[in-house]
Amino acid sequence: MFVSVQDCAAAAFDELNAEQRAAVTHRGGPLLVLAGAGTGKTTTLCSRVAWLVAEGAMPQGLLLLTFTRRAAREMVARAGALLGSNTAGTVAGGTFHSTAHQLVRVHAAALGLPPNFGVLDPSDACDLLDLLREERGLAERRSRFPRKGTLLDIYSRCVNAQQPLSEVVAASFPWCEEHVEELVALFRLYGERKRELALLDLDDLLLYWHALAHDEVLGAQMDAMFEHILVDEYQDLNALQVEIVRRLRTERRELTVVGDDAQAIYGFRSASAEHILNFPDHYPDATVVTLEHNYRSTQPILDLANEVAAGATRFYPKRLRADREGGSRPQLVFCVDQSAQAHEVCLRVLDAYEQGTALREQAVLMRAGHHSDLLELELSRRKIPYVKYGGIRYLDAAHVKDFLSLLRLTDNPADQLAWFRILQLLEGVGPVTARRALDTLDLDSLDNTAQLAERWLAVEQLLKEPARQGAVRLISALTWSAEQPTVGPRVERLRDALAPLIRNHYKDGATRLRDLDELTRAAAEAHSLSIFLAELALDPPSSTAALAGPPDLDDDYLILSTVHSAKGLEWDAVHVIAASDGNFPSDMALTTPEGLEEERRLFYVALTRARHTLSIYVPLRYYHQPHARTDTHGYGNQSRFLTNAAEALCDRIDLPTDRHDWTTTNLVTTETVTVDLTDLWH
DNA sequence: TTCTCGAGCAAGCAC
DNA sequence: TGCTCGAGAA
Repeated sequence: MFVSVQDCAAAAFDELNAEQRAAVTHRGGPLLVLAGAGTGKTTTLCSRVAWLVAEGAMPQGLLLLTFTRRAAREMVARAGALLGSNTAGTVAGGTFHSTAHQLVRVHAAALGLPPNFGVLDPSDACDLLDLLREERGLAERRSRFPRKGTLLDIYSRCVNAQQPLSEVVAASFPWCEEHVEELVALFRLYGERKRELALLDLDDLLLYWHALAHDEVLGAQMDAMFEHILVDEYQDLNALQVEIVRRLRTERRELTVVGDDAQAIYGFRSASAEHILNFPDHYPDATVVTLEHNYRSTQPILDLANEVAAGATRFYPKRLRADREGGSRPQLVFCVDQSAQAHEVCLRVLDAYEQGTALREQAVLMRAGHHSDLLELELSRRKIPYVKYGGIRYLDAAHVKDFLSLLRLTDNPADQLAWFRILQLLEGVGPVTARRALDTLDLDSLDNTAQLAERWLAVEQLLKEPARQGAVRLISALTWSAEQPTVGPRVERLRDALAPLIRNHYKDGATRLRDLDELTRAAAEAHSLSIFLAELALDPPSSTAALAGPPDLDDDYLILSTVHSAKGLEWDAVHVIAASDGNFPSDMALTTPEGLEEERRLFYVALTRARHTLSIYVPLRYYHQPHARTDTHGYGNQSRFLTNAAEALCDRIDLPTDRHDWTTTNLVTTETVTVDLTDLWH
């Protein structure tokens, strides 16, 4: 039986509510969809893609820009399902950075870039800045010159917020003001060095895309190429991204942007909610559709969320209404301290589990990754399985960087940064010897890997015996792999050559090697190593588990997540921990009014993740984390976002201050310690 | 010149 | 806590 694209799409559109349908079937100029939390934003955007195609748009003429690549893939797949065909598969979609990467590759020649340019991930960019800082003698301790991480932050903000350095420093890094001139020189040098090394950092990708869009011929070409542009999470765009979109819509007016100013939480990445608030000014012919009908949460939860959102200084007025009836009020749980909080969370999680809510349908959300330290201890003790999102990033681990450096060398043997890192893994080789070896290799005049092997003989003379063996293994693996066409065997050979060095260099070498196995497997599936490496920088896995794919569906585990990582997700039961002032809002954010506003939105995002039950925990006493040896502690107040009005919308629960469980736990610990101590005397 | 160890300090969210 | 830097030993 033949079912037309229009029929399929039409059937799906019947399920949309009136506002959603207005957004989906909008014709003509710019459209702003203000989609409150849980109002079916993704459904609307997917349906719009499907509707546009059903109305005759060419899928390859659609550009869908999302916040993560996963979101892009999901949306394209869903739009395809709506159409009852895979025509939507050809929609161009991805993050700004990955799309920029593709376009810059295509137009590399026009941009004066070599075809095999590499992409620096943020930690590589940090290292390069650190190197230049040292070269210029700015690293001396007394001068209090900013550290490498701060340098990258400053640089990145200039680029992404499109603001001059002096303004950025004055506004966000006032303690660096005495160094502005040195910073200018350093950043100039950074730009030159990246050019020399044929490397682009993430900011460069956007800059080059911006330059392409700005070009009279190429810009017009791109404008014409994308019949329709759709942007998700518009509130998280920075000035540079906003500018790119504007450049791409000088002739054509077909632009759909979706977002929620109340969920703008990426200010630290130079995003600004002002862009979505000012959208109607930038595009005077824009139509605005607001989605307020919430399909996720119960009304009592939304009442609290609405109350918190209403405290903001500037916002599009919105009031979320629940689709479902009933529901219980959020619970505000006051605990004596973080231990009591951990204990209580475990009890409630297990309780819900016994009532039939699977662990994976429950989540613990926190402002900062370390807020769950004690809770993780308690979960392990009780053998409750959990997975934590956010936190230390996998690509920042030293051994992972080592391996990636080695992979980069097969692609580009002239990569000095990679060499510098790899050489120092050899026993008895430090910065000085590594530098000498680099001089001997004279990478600038290197044409191919065969040449490398020749010059390497000279380098070997510089090395002492223990280093030589490992070095020979590395170089033979590199020359061998340069001639291998398939990625899989290449990566495995390189891993094997690196393994003894990793084992030697790190105390926990064996554990670290296991991480490399995952990476080896993932790389083996890629068509090209350079694309794999670039994509890794553009879409970094948050853990080795992420590389290995989603865990078994049978596995049931509790989700622990930072609020940032929880954006866009939802659970039956949500536990927001550490809702005390100083933690949430974070006291670091309180130096500016905008900082406080962003914390409020973050809190709002946390609350709106819950479907059925929401518990907010306020530990009243907390120990100062950094100097845990002394038992100094402070008394926390409840988060300032939990105003009287907000509190009135919750059920307040005060846990007893002299908890029986708490004292018992303490006694057990004391006994163990005593036993250990007695053993010590023998 | 490299390696090890202790002190000092900053600290978060992430494409 | 965990990273980075400086001091001092090998």
